[in-house]
Amino acid sequence: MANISDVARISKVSVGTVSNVFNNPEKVKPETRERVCRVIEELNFHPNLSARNLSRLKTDTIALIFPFSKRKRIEHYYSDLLAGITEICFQMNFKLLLSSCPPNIDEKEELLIYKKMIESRAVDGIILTVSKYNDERINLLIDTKQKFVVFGRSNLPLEFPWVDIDGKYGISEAVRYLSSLGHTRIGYIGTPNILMFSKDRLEGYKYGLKRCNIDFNPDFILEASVDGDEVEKGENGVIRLLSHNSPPKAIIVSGSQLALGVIKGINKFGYSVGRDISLICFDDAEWNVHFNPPITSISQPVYEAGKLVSRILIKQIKGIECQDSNVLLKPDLIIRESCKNLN
Amino acid sequence: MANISDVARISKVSVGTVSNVFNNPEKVKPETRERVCRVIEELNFHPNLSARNLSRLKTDTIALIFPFSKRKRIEHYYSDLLAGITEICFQMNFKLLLSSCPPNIDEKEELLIYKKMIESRAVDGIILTVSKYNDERINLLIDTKQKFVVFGRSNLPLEFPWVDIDGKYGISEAVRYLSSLGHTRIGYIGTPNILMFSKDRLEGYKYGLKRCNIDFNPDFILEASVDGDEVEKGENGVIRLLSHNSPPKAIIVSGSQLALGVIKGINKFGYSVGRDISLICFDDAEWNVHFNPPITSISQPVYEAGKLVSRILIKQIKGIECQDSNVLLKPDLIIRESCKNLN
DNA sequence: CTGAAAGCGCTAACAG
DNA sequence: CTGTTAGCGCTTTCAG
Repeated sequence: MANISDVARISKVSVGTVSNVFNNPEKVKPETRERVCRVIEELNFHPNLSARNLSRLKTDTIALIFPFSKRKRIEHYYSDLLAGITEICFQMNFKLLLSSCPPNIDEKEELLIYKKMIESRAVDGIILTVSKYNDERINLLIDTKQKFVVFGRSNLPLEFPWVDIDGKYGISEAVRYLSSLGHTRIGYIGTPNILMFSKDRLEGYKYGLKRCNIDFNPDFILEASVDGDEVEKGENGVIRLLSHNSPPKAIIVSGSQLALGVIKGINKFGYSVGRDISLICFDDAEWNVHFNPPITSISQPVYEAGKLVSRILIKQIKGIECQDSNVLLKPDLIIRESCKNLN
Repeated sequence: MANISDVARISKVSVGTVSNVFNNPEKVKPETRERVCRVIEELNFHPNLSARNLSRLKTDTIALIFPFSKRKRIEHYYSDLLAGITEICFQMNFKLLLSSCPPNIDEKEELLIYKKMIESRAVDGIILTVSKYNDERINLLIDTKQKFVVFGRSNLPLEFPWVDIDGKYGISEAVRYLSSLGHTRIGYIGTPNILMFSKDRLEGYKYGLKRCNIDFNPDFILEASVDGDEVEKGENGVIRLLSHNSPPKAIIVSGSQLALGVIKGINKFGYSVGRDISLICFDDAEWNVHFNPPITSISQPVYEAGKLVSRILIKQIKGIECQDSNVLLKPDLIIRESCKNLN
C-alpha cells in the first residue's frame, strides 16, 4: 500500500506538500495540487489513520462504555442513545468506540475500565452514561483531564458538561395527571436508588404529591435493589404493594423493564390494569402501546439526548465554544388507557 | 504524560527493554523487570495506542457499520447483534468501532463508506451485516484483501467466512406447524427481496408448502418494497391479502416490524388475530409475547450470531485457524396463541 | 538479557 | 507556495 512519500516522490513534490493537499489544500498551488491528486488517485493512496493520530496526538474518536445486557440485547435505553450518537458522529466525521463491560461489576473494576480507556489515549472524549450517586467515574474523568460529557447529573459539587432528562418533572406530571383523574392513593415503584435518575424521579413523586396536596405515605413506595432481574423485582414489588391493608389504586413505575414485571404481578394478583389499578410507566418502551390496555407512559427523548451529548462532546474536543453544556430535556406524558378516571 | 523513553531513562534501561516488559516480559530479567515496573507505576505510564498501532501496523479493532434507524432507535436486530459482539470484544481485548450511515443511501455511496473505512486502516477487520443480492460490498472486501465476516450469506460464488440464521428452516417449520393445525390457506408477507435473508425465508415458505403437499398460490404472497415504513407496508399488505375472494386463513410474516403493521391491518380489517386469522412472525421481538393473544414467533439467535461472527473475525485477524468459518444457526419456533387449531 | 537504531506514516513549524 | 526536518511514541531487529 502506497504511503505519503511514494506520492511525494512520484509527483515530484515533498511530503509536506502532499500532506497539505489533504489538510490545507488552499495552501497548495492549483496545478501542483492537481498533479498530486492524480498521483494519489493512481496509487490509490489514503493516509494511514494510526500515523495521523500519532502525529496529531488526537484520534477524532469518542467512546461509550455500557454494561453487558442481561437479556442478550442492548437495553433500549442505550439503543436509543446510540442511534443519536452514531448519527452525530457520522455527521461530524467522528468515530465511536463502543465498549461494554460485565454487568454489576464492582465499582473499582469499572473504574479500571475507564482508566484503561483514558490512559491508552485511544479516544479524544468519553460519554459517561447513567450517573450514580457519588460517581467516582466523574472524579476520575476530571482528575485525568479527560474530555467527557455525562448523560445524567451528579450529586457531587462539580462543574462538568451534562445532558439529562427531567425525571422529576416527568413523574410529577404523572402524579398531577392521576390526581386530576381523582386519584389520591398513588404508589411508586422506583429503580435502584444508587442511580441518580432514580433519585430525581423519586423526588418528582414526592414533589408531585405535595403539589396536589396528597399526603405522602411511605408504605406506598418501593425501591428496587440493584441486582436481580428487573422484571422479577417489578412483579414481586407490586404484589407486596397490593397486599397492604389499604393498597394504592394507582402505581407509577420508574422503568420499563420493571413495569413489565408490574403488569405481570398485577395480573397474577387477580387485578386488571386500568380497571382495578391504574398504571403509568416512566420510559415509553416500544411495547407499551401494544398492551391491552395500552400503557400511559412518560416518554424520554433519549435519542435526542444522544445527539446532544455527542454534539457537546465533539464541540468540546474541537475547542468550539458551547453555550449550553448543561441541558435538561423534558419528557412527555403520553396518555393512553391504563389509568381509570375516578371522577 | 510520561512516554516510554522517560521510563527508560529513569529506570536506566533502553526503550527496547521497556517495550519488552510490556510485550515479552519473559525476555527481561526479573530484577530489571521489577525495577522498570516500579518506574512505570511511579510515572503512571501507559503505552500510547496510536503509536503502538502505527508501529505494529494493526489496531486490534473491528468495525460494524449499520444504517441509521428510522425510528430513533437501533433496530433490535442490531441491538442483539451488538450485545454479542461487544461481549466477545471485551473478552478478547478487541475494540469495536461502530458507525452508522444514512438509511436507503444508494449502493455507490454505501460502498464508499466501506472503502473509506478500509483505506484508512482504522480497523483490522469488518463485520458486514444484512447481505444483499449481488452484494458489491463483499466483492470490495475481498478485492481489498480486508479481513471480514458476513452476517448473512451471498448468492455470489465466493468463499468467505459467514454466520447466518437458517431462515428457510425457520419458515418451513412454521408452515409445517400451521399445516399440522389443519391450515392449507397460508399466506406470506416477506421483507424486501434484495436482502438475502428474504430470499432464504421465501424459499422456506415454498419448500414448507411443498413438503406439506399444499399448492403454492402466488396470490398468497406479498413482498415488501425496500423503502417506506415497515409498519405501514405490513398494514397495507395484509389488507390487500385479506381482500382476495378467498383469502388466506393464516399468515406468516417475515419480519417483526412488518408484523406490527400486519396486526394493525388485521384489526382494521375487522378480523381478530388467532380467531379469524392465524399469525406467525419471523423474529421474536420483545413485544410479541405481550400481544393479546401472544404471537407465535420464530426466534432468531442473533445474540449468538453476534458472538460467533466477532469470534471468527478476531481469530482470523490473529491468524488462528478456525475450523468452522461458515456457521448456520437454527431459529426456534416459539408456539404461543396466535394460531387457530382447525382440526 | 540488554542496547542501539531503524523504521511505522504522517503533521507542522520553519526556512526559503 | 514548496521543501526540509524534527518530532509523535512505540516495536523490532540485530549486535553485543
